[in-house]
Amino acid sequence: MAVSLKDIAKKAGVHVSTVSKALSDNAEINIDTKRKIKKIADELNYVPNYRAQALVNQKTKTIGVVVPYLNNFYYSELTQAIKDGIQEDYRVSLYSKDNIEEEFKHIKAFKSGEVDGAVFVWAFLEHIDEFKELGKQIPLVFIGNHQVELTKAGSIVRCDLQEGGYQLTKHIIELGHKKIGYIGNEFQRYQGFLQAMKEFKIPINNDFLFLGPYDLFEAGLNIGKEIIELSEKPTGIVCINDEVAIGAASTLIKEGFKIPEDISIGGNDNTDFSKYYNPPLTSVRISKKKVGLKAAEIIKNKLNDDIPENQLIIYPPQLIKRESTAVFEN
Amino acid sequence: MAVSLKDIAKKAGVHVSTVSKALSDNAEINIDTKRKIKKIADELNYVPNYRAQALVNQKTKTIGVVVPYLNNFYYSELTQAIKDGIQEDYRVSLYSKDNIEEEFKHIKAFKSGEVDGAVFVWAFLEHIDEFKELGKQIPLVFIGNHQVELTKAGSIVRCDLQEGGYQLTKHIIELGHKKIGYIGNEFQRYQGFLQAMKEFKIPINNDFLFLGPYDLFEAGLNIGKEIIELSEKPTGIVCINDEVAIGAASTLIKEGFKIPEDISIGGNDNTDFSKYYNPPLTSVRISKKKVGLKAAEIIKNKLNDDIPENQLIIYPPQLIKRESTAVFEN
DNA sequence: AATAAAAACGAAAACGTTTGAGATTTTAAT
DNA sequence: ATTAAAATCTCAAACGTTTTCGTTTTTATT
Repeated sequence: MAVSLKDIAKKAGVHVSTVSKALSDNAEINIDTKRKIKKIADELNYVPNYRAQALVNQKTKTIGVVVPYLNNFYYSELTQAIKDGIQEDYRVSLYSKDNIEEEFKHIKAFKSGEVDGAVFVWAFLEHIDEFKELGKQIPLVFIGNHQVELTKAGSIVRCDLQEGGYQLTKHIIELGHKKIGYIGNEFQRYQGFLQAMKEFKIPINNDFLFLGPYDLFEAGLNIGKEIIELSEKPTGIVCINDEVAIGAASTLIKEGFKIPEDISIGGNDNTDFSKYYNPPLTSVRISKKKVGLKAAEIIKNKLNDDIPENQLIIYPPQLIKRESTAVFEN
Repeated sequence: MAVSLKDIAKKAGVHVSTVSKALSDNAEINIDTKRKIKKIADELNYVPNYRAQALVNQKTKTIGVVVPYLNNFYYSELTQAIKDGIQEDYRVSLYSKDNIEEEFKHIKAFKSGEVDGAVFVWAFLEHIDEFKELGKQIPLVFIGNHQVELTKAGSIVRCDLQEGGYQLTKHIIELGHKKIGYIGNEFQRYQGFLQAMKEFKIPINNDFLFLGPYDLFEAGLNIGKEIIELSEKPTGIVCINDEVAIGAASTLIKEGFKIPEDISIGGNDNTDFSKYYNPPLTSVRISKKKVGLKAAEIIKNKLNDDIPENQLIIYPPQLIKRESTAVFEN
C-alpha cells in the first residue's frame, strides 16, 4: 500500500541502502544521485515507515506523560506546558490513571519500549521499585512528588507546596482571622497550614478541618454545605485548590453568605479562572508552565546524553492576593 | 539490555518461534512446554518489544488525537472523554495545533504509520484532500466540524451548535431583551443567533457585535471593557463560550454592573465551572462526554472492521437556564 | 507391526528501515 | 602507466517479533 524505500530503489535503479542514505543526506552518496532519488521520493509521496524506524533505531521518538486526568485546570495547564516543551522533538503519548493499578500498567508498557522517556505527574510512591528499574532503561521525571527517594529513579520538578500553604494561611491569619478551616488532603500544603497555625499560636478546631481527597468543584460544594451546618463557623478557609475554593464559595454565596465580608476563602494553584471569579480568588501561584517546561527540558537533555545525574528542582510559590480574602471585622 | 524472546529460548532450550507461540497460547505448543516457558519469561521479567510488534503487526495500537490545545475546559473535557473511550484498547497520542501548518505536520506523521486511527477536533477544512487520502489508510473521526464533505474522509461527530445558539438567543429574547450582543466567531452558533434575531424580528445593532477569534477568559475581559465604553449598551449578551462569558462578566462586575439585573449574559458549552460561577451561568450544554465517547467507539469499530461506512452523528444541545440571565426590567 | 493421523516443535521469511563493511569505479599522484 | 586514495554504491546483517510451512516425534488405527 504505502510506498517504501524499495519502491523508490526500483524506480531509481539503485539499492535500498542507497536510497536510505540519499534521503538522509549521507555524504557518501553522489549529489546527482541524491537529487534524482529525492525527486522520485517526492513524486511517490514517500513517508518513512515510523514502525520500521522505531525498531531499527531502538527509539519511538515518543515521551509518555502519565497524569491523573485532564478535566481539571491544574492538570490540563501542566500537561499543555509539558507538551509545549516536548512537541517539537518528540511525540507525546498521554496516559491517565485513576488508581495505582493503572499506573502500574503504564510502567509495564513503558518497559516494553513504547516510549523513550516518561513524565509522571504525582506518581504513586508504591511503585518506587518499579520506577528505579524503569529509570535505568529510560529517563524519568516526576512532577509534584516530594519524596527525595524518587531521585534514585529520575528527576523531580515541583513547587514548594508547603511554603505555599504556609503563606496563604499566614495571609489569612494576618488579616485577623482566628477561626480558620482547611479543606483537602495534600500532605505538603497541609503541613504549611499547620506550620503557620503553630507559628502564630492559632488553636486548631477539628470541626474546621475537612481532610479528604477533595479536589473537584463538587467536593467543595458539598463541604460548603457541611460548613453551613456548623453552629460555630470558620471565618477563614484554606482550600487545597481553586476548584474546591470556588465550589465551597458557590454554596456559601447561594446560602446568603458574603465573600469576603462573612468568610474569607483562599485557593491554591492560581488556575486561569481564579482571577475571573466573582469575587476574584486569592490563590497561591505555582508555575505550572515553568514546571512543565522544565520537565520537558530535563527529559530532552537526558535523551541527548547531557546532564546524566538526576535533579531535584523546586520552584517557589507566590501568594496572589485578590478579593476573596479580607480583614476580619468582628 | 532488555530480555527478548531469544533469551528465553536459550534458557528453555527451544526455538524463538516456540517461545512466541507459547506466550501467545498457541494451540500447537505442548502444555508443559508452555508452562515451562511462561515460568522462565516470568522469572526474566520479559515484556514483549513494542517496536518489533508494531513493525511485524503493522499496527502501533495507538490512536492520535489532534486538538487545538488543552488549557480550556471544552477541549480538556472532550479530550478526556475520548481518552476514556479509547484507553482500554489503545494508547492515545496527543497532538496540539496552533495553526494550519501544525495540523499538516500531524497528518503527514500519521501517514508514516505512527497511529492506527485518528481523531481531529475542529479540523481545518483546508486539509480536505489530505484527509481524504489519509482516510484511505486509517480510520478518521472529525469532531465539531459541520462540513459534510468531510464524511468522504471519515466520520463526523458533533453537536448542533446552530440550534444551541438559537435556543440561547431565543431565551434571552423571550426574557424581554431587545438590545442583544454577540461575542465570538464560531460560524454555526452565530447562525443560530441570527436565526433567532430574525425570527423574532429584533433589529441587529452592529455596535453590539464583537466578531473575532475570541475564546479565552482574557478576550472576554477585553470585550467587556469595550462594552463599557459604549454609550448605548446591550442588555443581553450571547457569548461563544463560557470562558468569554465569564471574562466579560468579570469586567462588568468589577465596573459596578450587576448581572443579571443590569445585563444578562449567556455562555456556551456548559463547562464544569459555569454552574459554580457567581452568578451561576446560563449556558448551552453540549455533551462533550457523549461526543468523545462516540468518537472513540467509531474508531474502535472501524479498526475491528465493523461499520465501514462513514457516519455523521449530531447530538442535540440543551439550554441550561441559570441565574446570569433574567427578565429585562426597563 | 505397519501406516496414517495428530501433535509438537524448528527453520526461515517477513515487516521496512539503518549501517558498517566490502566492492567497484573514478580521481589523483607519481 | 601504475598505484594509491577517494568517491560512490552494493551487500548483508541487524532490530525483535510473528507466522507459514516443513520436519520430526508421538499417538492412534488396523
